[in-house]
Amino acid sequence: MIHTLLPLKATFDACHALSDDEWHTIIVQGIKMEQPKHREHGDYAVNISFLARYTKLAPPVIATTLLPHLNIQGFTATAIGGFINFKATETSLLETLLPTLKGTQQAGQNTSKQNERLHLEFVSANPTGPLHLGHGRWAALGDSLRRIWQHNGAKVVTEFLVNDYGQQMTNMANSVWFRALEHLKLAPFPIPVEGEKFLYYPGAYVTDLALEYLEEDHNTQAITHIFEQEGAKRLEQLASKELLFELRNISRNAMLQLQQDLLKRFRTHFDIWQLESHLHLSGVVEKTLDRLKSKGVTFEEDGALWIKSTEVGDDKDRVLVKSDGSYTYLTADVAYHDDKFNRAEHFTSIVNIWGADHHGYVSRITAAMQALGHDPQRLVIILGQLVNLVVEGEKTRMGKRKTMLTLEDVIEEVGVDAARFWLVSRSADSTIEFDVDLATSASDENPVFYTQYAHARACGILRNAFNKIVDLETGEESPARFNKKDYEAFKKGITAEAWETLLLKPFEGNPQAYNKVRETILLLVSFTERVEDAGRVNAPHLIARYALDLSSDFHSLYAACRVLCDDPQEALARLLLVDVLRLTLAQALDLLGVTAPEQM
RNA sequence: GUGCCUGUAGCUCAGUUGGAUAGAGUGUCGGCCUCCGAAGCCGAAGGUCAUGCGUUCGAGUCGCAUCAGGCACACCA
Repeated sequence: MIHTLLPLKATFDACHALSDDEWHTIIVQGIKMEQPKHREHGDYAVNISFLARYTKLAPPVIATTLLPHLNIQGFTATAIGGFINFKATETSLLETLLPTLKGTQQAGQNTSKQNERLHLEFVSANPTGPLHLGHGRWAALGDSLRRIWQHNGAKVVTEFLVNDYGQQMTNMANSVWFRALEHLKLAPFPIPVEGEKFLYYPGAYVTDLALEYLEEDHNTQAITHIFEQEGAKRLEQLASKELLFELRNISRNAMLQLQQDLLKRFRTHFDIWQLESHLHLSGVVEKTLDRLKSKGVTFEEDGALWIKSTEVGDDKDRVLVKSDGSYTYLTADVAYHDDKFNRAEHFTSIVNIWGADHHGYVSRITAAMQALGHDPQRLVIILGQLVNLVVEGEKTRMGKRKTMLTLEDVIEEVGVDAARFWLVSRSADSTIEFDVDLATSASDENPVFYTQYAHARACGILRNAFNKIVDLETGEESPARFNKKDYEAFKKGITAEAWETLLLKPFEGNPQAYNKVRETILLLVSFTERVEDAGRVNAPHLIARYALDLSSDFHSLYAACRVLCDDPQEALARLLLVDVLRLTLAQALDLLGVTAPEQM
């Protein structure tokens, strides 16, 4: 389109004063192909009103002047007002569906990201308890992005950082210790502590861990022994260092296993499970710290080591090493990101999905990466808003020590398909409010069934075409309409022209049906573009929307027009359309990690 | 107080880089099973796009202000 317009400067008298470069810039920046909201305006449209400033002509005049010069293969163009509308020929539309139909290419597959190597980190929960619904949102979002990017030709590595190093793991171990004491009737849970603020995890899974630990007799004896020896000391010292270390590892392993199993069940794939403790033990953290020091971006104050993050856009300088010599969480995270930047794959983008509660963190990490000499453009942070729970009409924030709705509970209640579809069908920018009392509505009224039903329906039609027909009242059998081999042969040999004749010509006297069929074809054709968009703007919800739109078109078409009609050739042509639709719908659902059942 | 996100139909939410008449599901009301699954289809009602000003030929979309809600502002992780 742009290419066609570039030589047309001479068409307008007022434009002679412009240089070719100026004209070029105007056209390139001004011309945008868009899809009109109303189909009577064509399949695609270009608004040329912006040329009025340069040509000193009214937009409709410009449009009609340009029109004769626009001969674009596969399209017919018309000028209305300030718009030039393009209508694709049916043959060209059907042509683009052939690769999907014939199985030479997956629906929507494209190369828009073929030069990208993407690293995606998401979920990254603490191994101190089960995953909750909020984690589920990141899992659904991240995993869908992985699928979409891959469909766009990118190489993607997904990674989960296991935060198994900090204070929260000690709290976890202590919690198990307390539960063990409670079970042995040595102390109540929680143990009241004077003047000490002590965090502990109250969940039943902690008790389970303690009980499991106590099943070994020598463990029971050890705990009893330690308690008797050191019972009078301060609370944190109750459990000996060795025991705490052991309980930490046991808890970490058990919780990690729990999370891994659940994420697998949630069809969320991670290539790498990175232990934070490993970053410390292997010296990665120290190495990054040394590099920061050598870059001269650190300074000492009040006995702590700081990074001058304000010099690269942060609003405060941050502590890296506390005055007691231990590292802050930031230090470990900076090291982790530094490590990701340094990996052999040399990722084009390093993407993180964070909850909105971490947004204050963006400038710090970005600043640190810049200080380390990395291109901050390569770091992409997707901030997702949180999931709030509504319990008995009141909002509560979800958190480990507050009201919790585990992802497992939700899956049990509504199933993986409904949960994933529901979580991923709204934009990451909007806060989700989940009414626990209406949890079933996330199930019964879930639009995922609407779209799954469309898929099952399409499969049903294909089944009917190849199966014997049994009269339910008389029990009489008549032979199947088609046999599979003939259909496959027909499919293999079909051309866009022949398909168009059989599919659309019969509807020429019936504009309503004709438009329904055409609409459906057009939507099928636009799938690739939608997959590209969803990948470009990191928005899987566009795919969810698409699946619903396509389902709606199909249900409507189904009601208006019988696929297995009397004319066998026409029926075959319609079956082909149903086939493409089935494949496209299944692909859309797969990009969201949702199954496409053949019957329901 | 400062920063980020949000405010669109009764409810839950779409609306990609500004474009032609504002979109869907759900709910409400009214129709449709003598042919491929009614988990469906067809139709109706329902809107000051939070409010005001601005930029533009053109604003739900961009800017500023106000109001309302969410989140964050540690030598915690």
